[in-house]
Amino acid sequence: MTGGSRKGSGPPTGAEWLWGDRQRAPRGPRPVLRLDRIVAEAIAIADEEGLAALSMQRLAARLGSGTMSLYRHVSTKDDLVSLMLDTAIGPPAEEPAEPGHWRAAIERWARDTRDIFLRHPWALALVTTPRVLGPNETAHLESAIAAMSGAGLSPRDVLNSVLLVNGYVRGAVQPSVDHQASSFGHELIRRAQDRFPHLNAVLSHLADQGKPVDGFEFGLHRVLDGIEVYLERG
Amino acid sequence: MTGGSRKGSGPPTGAEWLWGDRQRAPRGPRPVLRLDRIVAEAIAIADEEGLAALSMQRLAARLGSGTMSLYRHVSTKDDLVSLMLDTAIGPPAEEPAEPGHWRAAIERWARDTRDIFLRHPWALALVTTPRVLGPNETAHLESAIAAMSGAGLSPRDVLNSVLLVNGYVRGAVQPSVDHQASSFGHELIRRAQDRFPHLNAVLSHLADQGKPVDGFEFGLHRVLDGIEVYLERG
DNA sequence: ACGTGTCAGCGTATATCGTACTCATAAATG
DNA sequence: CATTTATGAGTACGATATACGCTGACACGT
Repeated sequence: MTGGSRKGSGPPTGAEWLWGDRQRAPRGPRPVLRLDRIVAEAIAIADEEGLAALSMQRLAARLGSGTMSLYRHVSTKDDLVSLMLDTAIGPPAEEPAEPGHWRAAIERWARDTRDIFLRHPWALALVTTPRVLGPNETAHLESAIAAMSGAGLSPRDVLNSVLLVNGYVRGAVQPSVDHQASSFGHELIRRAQDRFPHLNAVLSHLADQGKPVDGFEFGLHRVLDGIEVYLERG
Repeated sequence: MTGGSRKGSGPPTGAEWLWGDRQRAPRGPRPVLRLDRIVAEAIAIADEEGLAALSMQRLAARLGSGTMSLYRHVSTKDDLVSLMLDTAIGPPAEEPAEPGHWRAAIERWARDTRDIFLRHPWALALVTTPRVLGPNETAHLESAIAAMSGAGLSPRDVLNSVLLVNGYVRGAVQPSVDHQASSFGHELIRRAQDRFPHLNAVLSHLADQGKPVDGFEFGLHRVLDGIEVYLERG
């Protein structure tokens, strides 16, 4: 019973690391494997080949260590994934958040959020499942609420508006829309011309003009217009 | 070379089944295991215990057949999941889609879409990844475009608006917002009072009044208001 | 009615996965 | 220097998806 019970002293749950409860090792050798490196390399794998390609063995091989050594730092793979998500989100932009410019502020916030998901496509699927929020994700939410608090909304409507923008961004971030549209557009036009007439009409129109569709900006402006109208009505 | 090459004659890809290219078996025993049953039971498992709990062996056990028998009907597990998604979406509501009532039509469409994701929570994570669209999903999209075509928008803006509403619905469908908010709200209020002041203020306000927050309807109305404003401006 | 070709279902095998357990090692403390 | 103690690696196990090949049942052409 001398060996590695590790139950009483220091369970390596990533949540504690995330929320800053980490402290330096009092004894023992200096760790060669640090949690930062593990998470960074895991993110690199997921970015390059998708989350499905991330296995503990591949990660360990890339880090030049044994597979089980990873479990000294994360309690489980899900734990690692949580860490990856919060790390990928990163700290918010730290704007001064001037009051009276809520629209510009939330607009920037929306684009920043979109950029995160474009940089790390695997993160999108993760945030759609219920989970414990990490500090960075919470800070991200905080900055959105701070931005919206500049307008004169009630607390409930502040939250609703943030959830609206947040929801829109999450839903609208897809691989660029034109690519998506043309990719299944070709398929459709060929084989189901009469089955989906409206869809076909729209896609044909878009195929004529070469310009790509920037659905994100359009939708964002509509969303913010909607909030603005709501503000004006009181 | 007499046995089961099965390469030339009939590969059991689910896409063909989805798009109606299926035909009756010309020879051989009548299949005991039908694709409908497989997909239906797989959906049942995913509904009850989540998509992660769906394994080919459990599915086969539930169907009372051998594991490998499933591979006579689906080429791979991903194939099965695609079938599950399109089946869960199901055929659209088949409304007459009267022109001039675009707002009511798209509103109903949005709620129908939300209901699908509430019925099958696992479907939400699936639609966020790039994939080949099934016929039901395409028909669903078609009906949205049909609804939006009633307003006087350009083809590009019709698509943009549909993507806006679709994006919003996808992003906003979460386990009921109040539950989510209170669940991490307690956590936050306790341990990070000063770190997230705006967030805390909003959550405290909401905690005082007992009413749950219906973020979905609020956001939906804002989105449609935004589109309406855009229409009025020409 | 009868053979015969074809295909559904199954058993076995394999590679890969996450992770529990154990142990030798090396560093930091006394 | 001796003791403590976390660390990293090795081994092992159960679960996973799925490739391969067999067996037997059914439908068709005769």
